[in-house]
Amino acid sequence: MVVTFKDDLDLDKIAESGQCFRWQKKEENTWQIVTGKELLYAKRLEAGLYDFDCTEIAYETVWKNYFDMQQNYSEIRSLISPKRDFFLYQAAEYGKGIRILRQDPWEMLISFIISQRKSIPAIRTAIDKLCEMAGDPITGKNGKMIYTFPSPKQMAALSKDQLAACGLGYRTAYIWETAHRVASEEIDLKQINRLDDKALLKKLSELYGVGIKVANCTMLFGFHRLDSFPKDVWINRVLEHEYAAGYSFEQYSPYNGVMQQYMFFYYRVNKES
DNA sequence: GCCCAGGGATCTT
DNA sequence: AAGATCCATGGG
Repeated sequence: MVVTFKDDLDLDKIAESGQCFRWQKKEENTWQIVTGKELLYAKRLEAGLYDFDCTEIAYETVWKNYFDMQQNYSEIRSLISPKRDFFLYQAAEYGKGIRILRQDPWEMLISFIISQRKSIPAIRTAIDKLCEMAGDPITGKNGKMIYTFPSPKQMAALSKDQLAACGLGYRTAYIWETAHRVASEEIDLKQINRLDDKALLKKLSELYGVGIKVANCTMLFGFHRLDSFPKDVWINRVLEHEYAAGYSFEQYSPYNGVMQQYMFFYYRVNKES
């Protein structure tokens, strides 16, 4: 069954917004998207209109949640005053259609540990190798094999040499340590989701290889804590050049993470310096 | 070949 | 507490 809908949704922008690393663009404006063991082909028909190649049940139980469809992003953007903050207004208009996906916390944690000092293409390559090495195979549309993101146990079963073979470099020890702590249930990602933002940030930061930036990315993209505001090189440029007088975190609470995505996307695509 | 990447740990001051 | 240095490897 084909599900069609029109909403504040632009998959091309989401794919370039730095929150997902495993989407693959196929022919005819179609994105191949995997979450858990679920596979989706989403085809763009026209601006804001997509064909989701999935059953209605799969949409209702999986993809509606994954794309955060119950959230009204237009309402969030209405917090921005073009008079008081023209830069953010402009960035948000430019990034209209971006949503914060509800991705798996474990996958986000590992993905963003890998992300440090790596270019986005290099991050994708490393994650793909990990999936192929330890994930479960799923059969894709053209019969080609696709692999799920390895579970904590699957990843903990890999040796450091195997991890290093995925191009993890000096992050190998970080991933190895984190995989074992989560697989052994010393750290329970479901349990810590009960913590408030501040406590969760602290808890995540205790992991080896997880600093303030990776913790915030994991919070925003994995735990859907929309107020988390990861500061990377791009955001630091924005804060330096556009908010020399200061950025008001309070003004956009509890949606600072959404604003961060608009800023990131706008600055990175336009390559301003 | 060269440079640097969605940072963090560790060592100095 | 803040600043400097090292880190492995793949893309561009």
